[in-house]
Amino acid sequence: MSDERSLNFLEEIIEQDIAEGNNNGRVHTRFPPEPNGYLHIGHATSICLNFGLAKRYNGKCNLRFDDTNPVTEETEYVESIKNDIKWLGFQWDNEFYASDYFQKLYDFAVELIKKGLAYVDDLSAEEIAATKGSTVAPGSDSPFRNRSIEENLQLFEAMRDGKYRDGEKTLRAKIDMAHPNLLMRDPLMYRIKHEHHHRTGDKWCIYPMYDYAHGQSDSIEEITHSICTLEFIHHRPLYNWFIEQLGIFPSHQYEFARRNLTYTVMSKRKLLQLVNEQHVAGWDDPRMPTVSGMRRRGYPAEAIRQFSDTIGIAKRENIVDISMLEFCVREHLNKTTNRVMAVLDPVKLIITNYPEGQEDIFEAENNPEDPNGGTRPVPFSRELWIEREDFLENPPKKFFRLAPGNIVRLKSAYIVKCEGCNKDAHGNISEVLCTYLPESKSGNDTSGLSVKGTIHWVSVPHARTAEVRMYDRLFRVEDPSNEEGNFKDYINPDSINILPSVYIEPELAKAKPGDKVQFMRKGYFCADTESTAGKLIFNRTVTLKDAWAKEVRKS
RNA sequence: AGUUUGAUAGUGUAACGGUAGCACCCCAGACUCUGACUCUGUUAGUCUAGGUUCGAAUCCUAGUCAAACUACCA
Repeated sequence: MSDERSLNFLEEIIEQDIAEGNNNGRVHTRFPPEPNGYLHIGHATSICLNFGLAKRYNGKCNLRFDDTNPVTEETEYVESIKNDIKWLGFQWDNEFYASDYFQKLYDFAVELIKKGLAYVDDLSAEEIAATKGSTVAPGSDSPFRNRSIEENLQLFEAMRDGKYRDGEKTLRAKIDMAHPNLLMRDPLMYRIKHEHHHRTGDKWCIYPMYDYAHGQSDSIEEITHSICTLEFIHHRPLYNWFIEQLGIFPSHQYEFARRNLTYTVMSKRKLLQLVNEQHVAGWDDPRMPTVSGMRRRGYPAEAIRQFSDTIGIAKRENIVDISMLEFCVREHLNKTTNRVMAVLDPVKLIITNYPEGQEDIFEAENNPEDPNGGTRPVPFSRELWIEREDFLENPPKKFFRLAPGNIVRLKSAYIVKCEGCNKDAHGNISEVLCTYLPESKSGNDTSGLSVKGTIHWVSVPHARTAEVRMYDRLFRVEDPSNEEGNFKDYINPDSINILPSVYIEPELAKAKPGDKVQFMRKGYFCADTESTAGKLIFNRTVTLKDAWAKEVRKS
């Protein structure tokens, strides 16, 4: 509450509530996922919002699974959701399930029937849709709308006791079939589903609808601020109606605009398609905007929290530039990861005046951003792997790397002067030739030379290998859902590029799954979950900014 | 069509009747044993038209545009 940042609209509402003494100054939010899929970046920002608000105002935040549809929900999802929330750095105050309240909800429904505010309807789904009316025309009353309270009570009990087949009857709220808000035209409260529920088993064959279950669940938990996305705004009158008719704790619903991201899709349905049709390797594919995908890719939880904070919260439609997220990822990784050397596209460099069989061991700084980061040994020899793109026979202006006659610093080692190159039978460069300056030894440089370029390298005889998966954005257009045709037509064919065997410095061979490093001058990488001591695999989390690439693109 | 919500640099978000600011991106430069990081600077905005006011992004009126709603999903 003391920071300088201005308040977002939800914080303003909460601070006003506190100032007016509403709810005795208590703040209680909740995160209500349906356990029917994996969490994505949109959920992550919602988690940051709900848990963040609770923390900011010394309140509480419940985790409540909205498990009112047994057909799609599974325990597997419950576990993955809990795992993701914890990984993001949050701990819920209570773990609840809407299914905890099935009996209570049933009792509430009986109460509404007794008040003449709910009735059992025999109409089919099609008939209900047909009598619903439209945005410009009122609906019409069901012929069963005026059954007696006694009959409704009896029928509802029979529904619960399994006397009817799926879809044969429903319980509806008795509101107004001519209401301008379609959701208020006698909405369904209960439907019959003879389905096994992941928590209540076969105890129930009637299940409450979202609109009936959600608000009452909030109320039972005495949630003060029930925060959801904009599409629920039309549901608010109904949310309030149930609470008012029942005379229970008045939770209030507030809506914000979901945050969209460029170059990806966010709907569960679309993500499911990507997985099922194998456009990606699974829910945790590092290209997926899922929490598990981002984790596997190497995005730090701190970066996701910072991102959520940075983009703010409002009620207008938006599409946030992915570069904002990538900035947060780089910013955090820059401070925390060790620098290592890996050569992705190798060409051999031979130091002609360095004796064969000799080697140096350099102590290389792990992280210039961290004074306590320490050093690691890096072996050096006569033959090194360097990046093919770091040598050009005919360089353009302002090329500070290797070219005949140029000098460069080999990172943490010596300054070398390029003397030329050898080519194979096809005219391809096979070897770059250099001489080194012994007096330019890193940390002990008496050469007096200043070099414009520094390149990374890996000693040939000491090199180890690893598979590297170069990931890029999943789609080639900013907003695939808004393009003509199917969103899948816009998948980026180069979203993954596997380099089966790149050269890495020996220290890196110790990397364990989940370890994050910076491949110097190449980007941030994370050891994949499938990585083993026998077969190392690194995922590219995000590239470094590359001013030279930009320069080249311009000309 | 109706209802609801919204509209501020390319993107996201502030300014709550009194100097339109911040971050990302872009561009230019400095620094650099990462063409990274860091630092400096620059470009660029109130949907339109009226009105109220000494003064309007903010209040009022009308319009324009966008999104959501018409599931026995949540």
